[in-house]
Amino acid sequence: MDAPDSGEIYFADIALPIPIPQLFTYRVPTEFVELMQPGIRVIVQFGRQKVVTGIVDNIHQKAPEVYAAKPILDVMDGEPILTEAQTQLMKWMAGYYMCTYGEVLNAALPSGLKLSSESKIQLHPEKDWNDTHFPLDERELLLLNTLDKNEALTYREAADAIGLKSAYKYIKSLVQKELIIIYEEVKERYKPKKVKRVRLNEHYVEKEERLEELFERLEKKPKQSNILLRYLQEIPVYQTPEKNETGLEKSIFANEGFSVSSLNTLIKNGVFNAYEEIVSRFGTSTIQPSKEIELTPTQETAKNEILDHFTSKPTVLLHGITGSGKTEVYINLIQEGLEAGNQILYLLPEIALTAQIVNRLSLVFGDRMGVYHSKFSDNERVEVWQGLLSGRFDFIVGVRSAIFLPFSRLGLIIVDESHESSYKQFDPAPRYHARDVAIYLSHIHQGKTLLGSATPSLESYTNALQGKFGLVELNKRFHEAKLPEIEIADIRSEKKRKTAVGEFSSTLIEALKEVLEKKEQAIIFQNRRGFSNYITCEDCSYIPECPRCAVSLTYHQYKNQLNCHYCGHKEAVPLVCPACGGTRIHTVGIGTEKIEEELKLILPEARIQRMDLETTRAKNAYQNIIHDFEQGNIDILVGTQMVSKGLDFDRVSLVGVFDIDRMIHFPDFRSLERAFQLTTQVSGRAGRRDVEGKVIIQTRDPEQGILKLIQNNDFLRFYQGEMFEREQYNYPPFSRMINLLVRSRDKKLTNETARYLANILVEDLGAKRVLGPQEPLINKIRDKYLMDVYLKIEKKYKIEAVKDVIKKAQLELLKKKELSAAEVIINVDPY
DNA sequence: AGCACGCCGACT
DNA sequence: GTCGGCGTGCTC
Repeated sequence: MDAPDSGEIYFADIALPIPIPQLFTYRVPTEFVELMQPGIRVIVQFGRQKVVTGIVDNIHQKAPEVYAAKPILDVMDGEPILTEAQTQLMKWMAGYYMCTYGEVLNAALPSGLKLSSESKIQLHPEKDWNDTHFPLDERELLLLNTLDKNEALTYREAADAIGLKSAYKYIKSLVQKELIIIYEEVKERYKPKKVKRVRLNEHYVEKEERLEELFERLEKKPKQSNILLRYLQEIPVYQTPEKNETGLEKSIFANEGFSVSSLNTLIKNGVFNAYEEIVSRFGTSTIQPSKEIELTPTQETAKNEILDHFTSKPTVLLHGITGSGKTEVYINLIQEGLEAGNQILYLLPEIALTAQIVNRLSLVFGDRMGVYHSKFSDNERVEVWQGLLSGRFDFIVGVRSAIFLPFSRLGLIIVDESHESSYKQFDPAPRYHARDVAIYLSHIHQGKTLLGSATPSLESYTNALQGKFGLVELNKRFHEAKLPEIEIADIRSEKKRKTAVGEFSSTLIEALKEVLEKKEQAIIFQNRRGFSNYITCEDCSYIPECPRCAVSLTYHQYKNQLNCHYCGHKEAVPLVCPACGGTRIHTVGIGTEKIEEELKLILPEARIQRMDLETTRAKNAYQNIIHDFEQGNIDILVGTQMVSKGLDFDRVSLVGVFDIDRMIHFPDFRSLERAFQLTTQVSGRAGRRDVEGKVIIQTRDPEQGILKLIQNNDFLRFYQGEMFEREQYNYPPFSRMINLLVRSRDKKLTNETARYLANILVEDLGAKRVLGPQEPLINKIRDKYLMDVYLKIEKKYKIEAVKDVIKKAQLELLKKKELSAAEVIINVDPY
């Protein structure tokens, strides 16, 4: 901001990362006036105690009328950490997804860039509680004694110290008696990584005889002179004095067995200077970025078609069958984009951020590529954020939240596997879909978006057919590889004829045996969406349920435990039935664990590995399994969704799919779309260049129409059939949906609120646009009852008007005191 | 979201 | 009485 006129008072509207709709106005102390600009972080006091980081939104001179603005306490940045484009994007998101700007901000900033304070108490520095004239009760004394020993305590620790749930009352009383004070400890979360280095004191570099003299002095101290020699070996200060500036990493000496204390003595005596250097957590790779990637003629054509569409359309859908080599096309486009001086963002779904693709890309792009992913630590994320601002990275590979990064000239966004549902965030707000946000983000930057998929969502494909997106088809597999042959195994009749073993059809078993004989590999895919294995009592059919959620508990064999996947509740497996006292308790349902176990019995010689949420929880577990599989240390990989995408292994010749029926009959209008996508994706894992692939899908009903379409890989027929259904019932893409979820502790209140809400909406929108209220499949989570209202809005209807109606309905609900306790959670495009 | 404050039921 | 649970209102 320009130099201010003296005497003028400035105010700044600050956005805080909390779910409050409005901005807050703070006074700008004179010393900060010149530093103020939109997008920088400031520290402010919020509420009575808390100190938080906020972002400056705008600066003005309108003094607030009804309250006295608090001053900004400190300014954290010299340069904005948020660009104008980011602010624009976030405000659009808040409006589109009907949440607050603070909620978007909270999702956007890596927590390393946020800062908040924790209240702590300590003894009053100027008072001695031992000779106070105030009477003190037992707990007050206990608290003061604890503080004597501990310096400072958080509220939580204070409560623990006196054995109560809350120490607030006593803290307040002691503050009043001026025996303790409350203060705020502020933690800045981002810590740059530092490396300790040493360099030879310039004194010895200047004149050679000084160094000789030094060696003479150290003659009787071989440990020290050895260190000196080792240093000079690496950095011959007379040949290359400039190298002494950067010196050597201190840890080298310890690693090579030199005495650390001798080195410290040398530092103490001024022979070496020690200093710290801030280094990147990503290191500097030594990979030489490889040059051009050869495209096949088919890929080349596809690339040119994409570029051609981009001249007239901002968004292009690349529909390429599995194994057609979409990645090569992407890489080529990225290279060209970077050469033109643009920044590029490559989005991947959460589960598919495989080491494989990231490795592949880093081989091509090396140091200029930043990776942004939830498994990365906060510090690493902050470095990507700042690396983008500083220009160190111009290519980012990341998951959905990477759309929040501070791009300044984003030329292209690639949304890989763009049909994937993990691009949609469900909880908490903002409930955004990264594919849709990416399109808007490109619009802000005047850049392009490329959506890629082997099984595009019906929405995207419709947009493409209607000419809103450019459409490019890539329907030849790479290296002449053939699409795998898909076989349907009838598990129901096999069970009847007793040819099945457990859940395995003989068809699948025979195929697996063949794979083992040929020393090839197999993947077995088990979908568990919506259901999983549980235990039940054979005598009374009792099924243990979660005490807080309306779901049965999932059985986990490896810990012999029952877990709730919704609230995290855990309990031990009962030995006797809690309902009837019977002891015949057994497991039901097939999960990955059970499949793994059965498989071990059927094929004892096979090396089997399970890959699901449990086995990949650790940071590198996922990569390790993939690596083992790649190296051929595993014959059969059994897994959930995770195994279905992005993995390309040359020796996989068989894919088995379990329980497709559950997928097909899942009560959701998208169940067929999901089933088609998922099976197509897993099938794509089978068969590469030299290996013919086969897919076996086990079903109880081989006559289901969708199976034929899957078998023939007939996306177009599937699309047409499904579109017909959607049109009948006016589902997306023929309409847009907004979900309103009512939630409260009280079932009656939840129902009544949902009813009331639905009535208001029906009045304004008409009954045919309002579905429900209805109980969701799981009607209670964490002791809160749930009720759904869906809005189905035909495409031509103004969605903004609908959002206004919802806002109006919310206000009316708030006015109705007896219903205001229920929450309403809004989810725009809830899929 | 947090947090303070106030009201109400369950007991050391 | 005292503690904890929870509903309510407010934050520049």
